[in-house]
Amino acid sequence: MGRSPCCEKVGLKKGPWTPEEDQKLLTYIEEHGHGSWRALPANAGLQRCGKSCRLRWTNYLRPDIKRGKFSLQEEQTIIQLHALLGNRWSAIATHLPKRTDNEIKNYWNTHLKKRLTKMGIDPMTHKPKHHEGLGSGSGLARDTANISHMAQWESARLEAEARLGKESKLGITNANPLQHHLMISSSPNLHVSKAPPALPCLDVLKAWQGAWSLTTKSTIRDNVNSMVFSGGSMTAVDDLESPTSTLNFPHVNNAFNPPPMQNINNIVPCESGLLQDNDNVTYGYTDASAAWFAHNYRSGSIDEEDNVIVPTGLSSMIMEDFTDVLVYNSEDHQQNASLGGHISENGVGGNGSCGGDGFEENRSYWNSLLDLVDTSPSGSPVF
DNA sequence: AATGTTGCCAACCGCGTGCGA
DNA sequence: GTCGCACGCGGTTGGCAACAT
Repeated sequence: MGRSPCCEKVGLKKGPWTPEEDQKLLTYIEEHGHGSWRALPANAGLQRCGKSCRLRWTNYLRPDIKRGKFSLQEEQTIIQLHALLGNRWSAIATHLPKRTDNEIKNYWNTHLKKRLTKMGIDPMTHKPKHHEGLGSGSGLARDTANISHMAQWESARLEAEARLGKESKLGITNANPLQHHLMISSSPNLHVSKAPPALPCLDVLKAWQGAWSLTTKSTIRDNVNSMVFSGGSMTAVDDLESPTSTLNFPHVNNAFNPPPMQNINNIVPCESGLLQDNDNVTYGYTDASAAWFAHNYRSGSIDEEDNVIVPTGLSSMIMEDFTDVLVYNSEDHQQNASLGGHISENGVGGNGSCGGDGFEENRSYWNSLLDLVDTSPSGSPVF
């Protein structure tokens, strides 16, 4: 059944909203709630259609909207979810509670898509472009099929969860994934053994993280409590390759080539997605360990002789499940309260001498990635 | 300084879905 | 089961600002 355009009526205004219109809408909704959107414009004295009012409210005027630059965590979450859900912006938006689907969609189209393309990754398939024409009889094809299968499974689960989230917001259910996660993560003796499935978006994440950071966490957390950088160099022991991965990173196994010590505190991700220090020297994947080194150095987990101290506690934390990590990533305060404790639970790092929200964010980011990446597919219901 | 180009984002459009009559 | 209303969603566009020539 067709539908006539909602703004067909003559005299209804279109285009940008004026501050006066915003104020009218805001005041009306604050006093009466939106009720029926169709009836709202007349009641509020606006020459707009109900749909236009709804959009203005949900995308701009709503008080719980966070505006401005997307954080690294948010970017990562969007990429992860896009890999699983595709262009289902509203579903993605449920995991970034303060962002609107429209904003996420715009950000994807104007920033993230381009950056992934630049990195040689197809933003639609989330696969490296040079892998696209491979034959179907290969082991790779089997992996791809598994990935697809897992993606479907994960996608369905996320959808259900998004629904649950919505219901939760409406007070329909008490289920709250974040609370659930926090409950678990705040109990030091409770180590949940349920392993989440390997993530089909892992390759993209690795490329993303490789573009501006570290490589060695998985092996470190599993096998050692301390590692030694001898004379400022280290052989990276990257072992992050997932069983289902379609992407190889041979370059990250190269010897660590550190930036000058005086620049350590100034390594930041640069425009290209790689790392850059304050001398504008760029460090690529090969040098990705530099960031890890820098972060640990700054946070006090590398000692005078360049020995890296890895907290034992790292190996004991297992996230309850993937979505908790995502929700977690989207909640800045919770994140600081919980993951900050996570990395410093062995007395390493702590508040960090580096200070600053950026570092704290990065620490949390890598902790969550660490947990995401270091999961075995054996616990997955898919296999 | 003037003009053209590009990037960004708010807003619009039209289809799909849920739900009550 | 069908119809029609209301709303939600994803794709697209118009217009402004920033940047390049």
